[in-house]
Amino acid sequence: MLNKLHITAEDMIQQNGGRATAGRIGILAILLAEQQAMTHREIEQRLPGTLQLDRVTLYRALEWLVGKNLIHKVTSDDRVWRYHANREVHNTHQHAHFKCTCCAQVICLDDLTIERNWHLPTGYRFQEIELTVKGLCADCG
Amino acid sequence: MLNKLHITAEDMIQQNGGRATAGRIGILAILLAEQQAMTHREIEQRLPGTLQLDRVTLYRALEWLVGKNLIHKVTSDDRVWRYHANREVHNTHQHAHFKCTCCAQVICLDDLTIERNWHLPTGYRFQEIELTVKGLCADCG
DNA sequence: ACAATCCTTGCAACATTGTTGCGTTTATTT
DNA sequence: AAATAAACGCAACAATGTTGCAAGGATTGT
Ligand SMILES: [Mn+2]
Ligand SMILES: [Mn+2]
Ligand SMILES: [Zn+2]
Ligand SMILES: [Zn+2]
Repeated sequence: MLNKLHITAEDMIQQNGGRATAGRIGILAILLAEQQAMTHREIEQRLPGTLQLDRVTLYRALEWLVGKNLIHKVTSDDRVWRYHANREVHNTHQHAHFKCTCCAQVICLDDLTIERNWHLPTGYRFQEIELTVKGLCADCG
Repeated sequence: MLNKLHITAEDMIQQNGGRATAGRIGILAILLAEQQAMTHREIEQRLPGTLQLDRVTLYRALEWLVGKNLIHKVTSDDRVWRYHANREVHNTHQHAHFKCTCCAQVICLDDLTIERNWHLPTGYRFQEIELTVKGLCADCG
């Protein structure tokens, strides 16, 4: 199961012309296996004993994966980045997340369209729209 | 001009049954005068020489104003809180902001309605919806 | 195979933002 | 005026993420 994801992760990394190091593969596999967005800390804790990475190395690997568009990161009200593997829907310029106001959990709400019937002030340029639904998750509600 | 806002700020604070200290009045007046959301740092720099507050006092005053619903704060991708005076529209559970991906500037997009044609996973409870439009501001574009 | 080059890693130090504890000052109440 | 409560300033702390640099490992060219 996790082995399958390792192969998928390795494929994704190599298709982007990057060096498929054990760290990157392991990190991406963890993110692919997880439904919700994960903090640096959570990823670190889930790393297997055979793959202990330095804090900084983990930060740099995550940043590399973000740059290659294999994952994306989301800010939260607790000022902590959360990382999540990219799905097809992330190619569009629309993105929706649910954020729990109690435990700060973040999940992607992929099937969600946003109407764009508004306009920005003159001189402003549109790049991306991000919808955040706040509330209580099943555990905290 | 700023004196008028001082009176307004004092009114707002007293109507909420709080002690109208010079710090709170000055901070709220600054936020009322500014169109875009301001960081702690920016507010600190705009404080007049006659009103020098300790860093921590400023943080605590801002938190107090947030608790009284006189201002609200917004997270940004640079992990810095930005504060903004509340208008009438902030009483609703809808809120929209523009965030510049270059300089991290944040402005409120008040006249913006969001359709709610989606649903959360079972067990999740809705509280508030927040729409973020990312792009380049007039200065950075 | 060997050397040159480039990328990746680990470690230490640092930067930034925000928080907590606590004693002192200031305002409000009695 | 005395008692009480709130606000303030200072110092120390916590958490998250960044930067510099030397060492290690993989790729490439000869
Ligand atoms: Mn997402
Ligand atoms: Mn706002
Ligand atoms: Zn929760
Ligand atoms: Zn800008």
